[in-house]
Amino acid sequence: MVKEEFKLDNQLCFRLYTASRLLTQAYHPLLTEQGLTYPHYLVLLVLWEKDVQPVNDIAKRLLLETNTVTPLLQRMEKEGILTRTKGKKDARQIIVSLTRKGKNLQNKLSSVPLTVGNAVLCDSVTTETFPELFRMLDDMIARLKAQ
Amino acid sequence: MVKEEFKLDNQLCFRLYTASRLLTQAYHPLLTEQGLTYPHYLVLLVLWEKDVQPVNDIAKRLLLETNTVTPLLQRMEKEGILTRTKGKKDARQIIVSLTRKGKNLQNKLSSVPLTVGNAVLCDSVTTETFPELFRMLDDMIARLKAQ
DNA sequence: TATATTTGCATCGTGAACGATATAAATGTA
DNA sequence: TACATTTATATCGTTCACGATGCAAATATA
Repeated sequence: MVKEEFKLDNQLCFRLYTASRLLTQAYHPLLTEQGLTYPHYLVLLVLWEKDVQPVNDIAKRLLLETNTVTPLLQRMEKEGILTRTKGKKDARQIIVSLTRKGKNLQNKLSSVPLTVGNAVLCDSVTTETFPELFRMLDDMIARLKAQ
Repeated sequence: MVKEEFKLDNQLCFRLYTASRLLTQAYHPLLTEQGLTYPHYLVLLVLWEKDVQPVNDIAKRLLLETNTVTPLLQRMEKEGILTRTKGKKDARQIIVSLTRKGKNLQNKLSSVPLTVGNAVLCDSVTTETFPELFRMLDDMIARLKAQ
């Protein structure tokens, strides 16, 4: 018999990994329709909140490294979703801005949050328990970031 | 002002995605020490529980497709962690078994669960709240699987 | 002002994830 | 028994993640 701490059913990380994958998969058909991937969508969320940002700010907001974000932004630029221009006051920076297409995607994706939101609702995850789940995940993330 | 449902801070999926990535990163130094990746570790958890399984059973247990698991198992075979042999009663199956090295890794990794466990403990995620968090994630996963 | 250090971004290599597709073995059905 | 369908695994192409490394611009320090 394997030790308790090695049982798959006792692993928090496997649950997070699986929940993340399956929830991302729930986005997939809705995003593919517009030629987007889930990481594209995350970048859009960041830029819809605040357009015109250097690469580094986007990376920090998403807790990703620039070596992940740079190629992602390059692909999105090729798709005509955003532009990348050299920073004026700091020539090292690349400033990312949404194109009209990138801005318009917000309308085309207007049904996504509710559709995906409904896909996760179940006995123990409801609008009432959302804040509690959020708090747990936020606490964990803050703790893991600090390491 | 962007709509509430599009704010990054209101996204469950981004939290799960981030928590999963950061927690996986917490495993990284401990696993690298033994030449393993996190998906390797998941396969080991499955095989330590029940050695000698077809590819498909491992994939189902991890909720992954065989086109993810097959290359993973091939790499692990090359590392000498497991063997892949043709099934006897069903020639389509590939039966996966741990080598001595694969079995021994359990001892070499004995400190991993506690170390990582401690890395996530925080105000709202404790041994007391673990069952609740597990229930929420399990419910969500079951719901998403059913779609 | 020289030089060292830091910062911002990019490139490269590797290993997942996963959709699409292929192939052979097993099973179901006419 | 023929043929269609299903099942188990594999291959391929694309897009992340991410460690390692490189490079130029900005900043700190001698």
